[in-house]
Amino acid sequence: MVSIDAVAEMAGVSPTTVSHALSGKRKVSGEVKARVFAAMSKLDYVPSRSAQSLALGVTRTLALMVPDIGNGYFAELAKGVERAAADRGYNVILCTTGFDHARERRYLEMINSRAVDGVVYAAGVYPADSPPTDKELRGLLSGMPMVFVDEEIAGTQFTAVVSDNEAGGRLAAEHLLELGHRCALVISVAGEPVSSVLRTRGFIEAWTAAGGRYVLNDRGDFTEQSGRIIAEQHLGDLGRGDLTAVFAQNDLMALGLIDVLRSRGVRIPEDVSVVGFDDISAARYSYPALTTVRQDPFALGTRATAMIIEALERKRPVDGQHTLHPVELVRRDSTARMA
Amino acid sequence: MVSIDAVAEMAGVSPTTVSHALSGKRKVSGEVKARVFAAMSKLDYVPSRSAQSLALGVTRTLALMVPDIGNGYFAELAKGVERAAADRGYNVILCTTGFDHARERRYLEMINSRAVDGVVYAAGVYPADSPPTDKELRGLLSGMPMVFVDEEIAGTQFTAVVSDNEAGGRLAAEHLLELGHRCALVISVAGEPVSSVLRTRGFIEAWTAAGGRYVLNDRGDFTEQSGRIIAEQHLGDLGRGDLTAVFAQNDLMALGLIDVLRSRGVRIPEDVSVVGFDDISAARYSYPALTTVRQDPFALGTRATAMIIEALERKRPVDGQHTLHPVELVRRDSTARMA
DNA sequence: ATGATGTGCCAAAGCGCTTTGGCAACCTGT
DNA sequence: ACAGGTTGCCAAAGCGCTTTGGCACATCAT
Repeated sequence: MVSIDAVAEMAGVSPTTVSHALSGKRKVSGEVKARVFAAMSKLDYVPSRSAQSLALGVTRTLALMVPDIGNGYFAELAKGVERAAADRGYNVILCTTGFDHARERRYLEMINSRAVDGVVYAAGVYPADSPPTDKELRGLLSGMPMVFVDEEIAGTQFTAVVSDNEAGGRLAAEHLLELGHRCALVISVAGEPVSSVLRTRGFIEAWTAAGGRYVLNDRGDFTEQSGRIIAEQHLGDLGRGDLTAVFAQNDLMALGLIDVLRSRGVRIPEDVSVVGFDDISAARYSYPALTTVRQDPFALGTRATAMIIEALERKRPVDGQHTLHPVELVRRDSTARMA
Repeated sequence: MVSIDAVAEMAGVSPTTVSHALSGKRKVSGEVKARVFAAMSKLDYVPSRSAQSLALGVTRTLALMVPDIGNGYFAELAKGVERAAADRGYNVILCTTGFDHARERRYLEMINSRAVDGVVYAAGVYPADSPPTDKELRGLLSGMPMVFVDEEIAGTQFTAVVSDNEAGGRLAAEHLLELGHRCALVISVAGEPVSSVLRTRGFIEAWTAAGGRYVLNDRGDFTEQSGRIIAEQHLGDLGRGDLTAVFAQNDLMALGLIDVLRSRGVRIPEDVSVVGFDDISAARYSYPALTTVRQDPFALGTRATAMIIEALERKRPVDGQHTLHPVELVRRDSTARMA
């Protein structure tokens, strides 16, 4: 453990001077500076981060809360967060909750111990359970700067960086309309997470404006399994009569649904067209390759991180602002013109 | 910022007593303890992690180095690391290098600043470049405990937790032999990373022992793109004559290869059988669904993390040991019996 | 020569915690 | 009643850094 005192001694100066030489906050003569740097490199000196944090009251570290880093979408988001943080000299502590309130609580405690300067919170959508409310979170975080990313909590006053979900729903509707479909199954998500509500709204507004009819199944939960279950529930209708299109609000549900449908002899896209949401990597490789609304989780991550660091460095709160990121339709092979 | 002194004052005791009440390292009478806890909860006191780290000389934090968290394989590995760490009260700092020596260097400096107690190092395989050597790493890390996970560096003395790559190669060979194939294209990776060398060795030993012939292409780099390029290079042979099987040393290369082959009219698996390695999520959804050798990156992550934390808590070095994790063959639709 | 201005270094305090020797006050058994 | 043990609290030092007031000395204009 080589400390600043050791360097100071070897260079024949005071620790103060070593600190100044390193930080540049006060002038140190060239000759002394040279001696100091020589000593530092001879001793392989690297300042202790804990000591610095304590003295400065700042850790240059962020917490990233995600439900599941194994999920490619969140992994990509994490990549964006890490990149943006590293570019600014910040570290990021990976906090995965697995939708487990106990684990989430433990991380919030860690955050309150001021191990981090701020938090990037990707709440995700709790499958069964409901997420913490805005008020709870505020209480638990006691003033720690935070931004939501990807999913916001209904009615939150925290800053949020999210995709333009409503536009995404609209894009899906317009695409299917253009292909001649007139009756669609819309798979939304239980518990009314903001993202799902907006996707549904965007889709339905565009759809009904064009005279389309729809069936709404709101029992999804963003897992592949729920896509499978919903496929079973609608096996009787899909592809028979005029129910020829599906808007699944994420790719996993779309993939699960397609798998079940195909195994039951429903042809995609000849009998039924399906469009997903997200554009996860499997969407490209799946069969048929999935038409979907692409989000850019990497960009969401970098943006949110840039915002919070910006706020930290200017010592002002991050609260209030909402930024929407554009989404885009990716046409692949799971949708086709009506026969 | 509510400090231990504030709690002490409110409870009418010394900070020492508060510390003891919290840690239990010395006895505190029930009555006093009650007062202390009352004060703590009234003030929402959480001890400062920086101060604790400085005083204890320990951060209860690990660094996880991975080339790319956006890669599903490493994401799953990270999930394992995070889980194992969280279960033991450790945090993990996510360090992604993107195979960029400059970024890697910056993280090593962070590590040397004792912001972490140890490091879990998933070196990955540098596409063009070569990884740091064992000696370099040792120099750069100046004694910081570390374990390799997933990929080790040739000749390293560091502890490593890796898949049984040789057995994996053997499994692939046995599967293809069983299906009647006798001539295979083996796609290994440039730069001779340990994992690739072992997969090749395992495959070839089992293959030639059974009288099989093979073509070795060692220009892969574990990217989908390299799979595409290699497919082009062998278009003339694959599926013509007796070259009917491919062993790609990861799924991404297999997927790229299959995509090119199919677009050129080569049928999978009728004309050519291909087996991959890893079992990434896309392998399940791809068309045809990919036969592959499954690794368990989550388990690698938890194992490596458990080992390093174990060593940290017992204050003894982690060096030396090598643990091999089993792999398993997953039969899907990209392989078939020879016509 | 003289005060005014810089220049460049250092001493000391402080960040919030843990650790440990010490010390009253209270039990024992005899 | 008294030596010897406990029990339970506190004071003070220390972890390794940053910050800031102070101070000696050099430089300048007058």
